[in-house]
Amino acid sequence: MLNPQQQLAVTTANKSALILSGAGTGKTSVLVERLAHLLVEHPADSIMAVTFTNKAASEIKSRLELRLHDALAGLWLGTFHSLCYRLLLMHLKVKFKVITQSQQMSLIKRILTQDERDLDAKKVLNFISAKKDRGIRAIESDEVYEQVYMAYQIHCKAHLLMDFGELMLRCYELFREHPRLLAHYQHKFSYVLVDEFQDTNWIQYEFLRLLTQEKGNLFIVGDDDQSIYGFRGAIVENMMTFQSHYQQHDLIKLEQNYRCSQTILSAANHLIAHNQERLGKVLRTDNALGEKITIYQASDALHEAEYIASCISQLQVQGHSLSDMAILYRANSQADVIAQTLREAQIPFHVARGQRFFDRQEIKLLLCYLQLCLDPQDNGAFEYALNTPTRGLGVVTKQKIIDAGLSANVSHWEACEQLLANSTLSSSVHRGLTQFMQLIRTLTQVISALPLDQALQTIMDQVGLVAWFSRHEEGQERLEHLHDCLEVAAKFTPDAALELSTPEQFLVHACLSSVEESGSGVQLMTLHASKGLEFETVFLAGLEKGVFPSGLGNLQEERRLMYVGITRAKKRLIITHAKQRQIYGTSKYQKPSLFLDELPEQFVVRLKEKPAVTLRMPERMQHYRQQPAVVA
DNA sequence: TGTTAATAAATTTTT
DNA sequence: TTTATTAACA
Repeated sequence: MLNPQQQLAVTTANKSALILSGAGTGKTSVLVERLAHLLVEHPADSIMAVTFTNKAASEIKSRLELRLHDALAGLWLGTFHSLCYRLLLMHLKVKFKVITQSQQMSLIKRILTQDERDLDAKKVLNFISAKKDRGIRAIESDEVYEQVYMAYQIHCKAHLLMDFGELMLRCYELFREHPRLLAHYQHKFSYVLVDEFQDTNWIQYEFLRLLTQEKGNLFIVGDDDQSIYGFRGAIVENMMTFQSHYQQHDLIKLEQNYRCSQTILSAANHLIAHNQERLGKVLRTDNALGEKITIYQASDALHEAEYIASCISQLQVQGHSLSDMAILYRANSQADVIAQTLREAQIPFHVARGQRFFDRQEIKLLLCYLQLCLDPQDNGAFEYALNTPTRGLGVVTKQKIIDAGLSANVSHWEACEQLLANSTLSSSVHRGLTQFMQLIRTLTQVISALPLDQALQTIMDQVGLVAWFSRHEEGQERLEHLHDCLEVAAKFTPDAALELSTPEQFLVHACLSSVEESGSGVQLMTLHASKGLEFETVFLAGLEKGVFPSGLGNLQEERRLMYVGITRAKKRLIITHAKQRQIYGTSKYQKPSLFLDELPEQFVVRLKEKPAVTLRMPERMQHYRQQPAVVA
């Protein structure tokens, strides 16, 4: 089953290893097999396996369960953040709350208005996250960003809030400041395995180093050529640094690719060879040579989209499944034209947008009400829910509550109790506020005895979310999301080992994980979102200078992104670019991407748009269907 | 309170 | 150009 390199990676007796695993070389299998191998001789709770996504963690878990049944109880398997959360829950004696990036953003906005600072909240957030990712605390300074960082941190501390960066940083500090605790974990864990190591940032690597520096028991899997999150603080160089820090390590290269055709693979190899400072590997495959890669030049973005649509309908006629095709692009903005064209051509598709499930308005609102029931003192949830659905408590009232809470140094909830008692409010506001607070009190009572999903259903009913979201056209979709949320809640199984109620655990879960929103039809997504996926046919759109590579950012990383894109394709790769494209309203002449010159000419067919076809859209699609030979 | 008009911004985003 | 956020208005 496993090839010799994979076998070596699975069974090596060396506790430290760097598994350099290219795209489609079976790295997940190696991780699963390695874990299974270790679990035969070692107790599960002496092994830690870290991933970046919940998806990866659950895939490993389910594959491991299939193989071993229940021998993995006690295994420390999860994302960096969920493992840190677990550690902090065990060792910090305070009951803190995890906040998502959007909650963090609202908090920063509030602090900025409070302190009357005219700064871009987004930049502040990036500043704070970047600092935390490098283990740096706020300091006294004349610099405004530092001051906001400080103010933000004071607020978080007072309200026991932890953002994602804080989870890592606190864990790191916990280890640094408590040598005996650190020693305990250094002793406890015999094996630490990390997936997608090329994506680790400064603090994640330092965390791992602290944990494994005594035994040198760090086993990492990764691919420097697929490092595409540098802009978020990921440090590819951690892979090189690892090699000098863990000198006894094995270096095992997984270069046997099981996914791509020879043609696609050699294009990928050819392209990535243009990067310097690589650890170095060349993928090979026993797969067939396969079809040549098409590079199509369209006159503009619309024709580019139409070409893609025509290829798709042609492939569909030939019996290829739409869900086995993907259209990848550099930026989400490129999706609109393509989506519109596919719609007109009546080709089913699904656009994977950036927005995460638990970040949707409707889900946030529902969870805010749940949060308020568990803890009415939660100011963030209070503000969010206060006037949605509208109950006559607008910005003025909200500000009054915030000010009152601030001056009396109490929560918004308590401030409201005081305001109502003092009866300084207009009768309508008084009524609305009383109603709101009574609603929360009643809900708290009612849902306490209910299972999670019924509790959420009750909140939806009592708050009147169905009516609220039905006002607008897109309301139906929102209601579906709420329904999905109830389903997720129904399936949610709390960890009995944690001293938290089920709803509390669910709220943390909502912060630290995501829900897969699958759709049928052709998959449209950014290149970043495609990492880890594979499709029989892949379209790479917009291969133009300034679009891809973007021109900003680092060229090597852009090239790695291209490498990721190419290696998503199993059998067919179609690359498109347009001579002319609308960018911010004005039409610009576009030069082809330099990546197009970095592909091996013998595996490429270059096509140019045929002279204009002057038909309207439906006839044009018909025309494409009747005229095969567009796919080379 | 919810509508419109003006203004500004505009990659990629696993947690 | 499109989209989002904000300010003024009805």
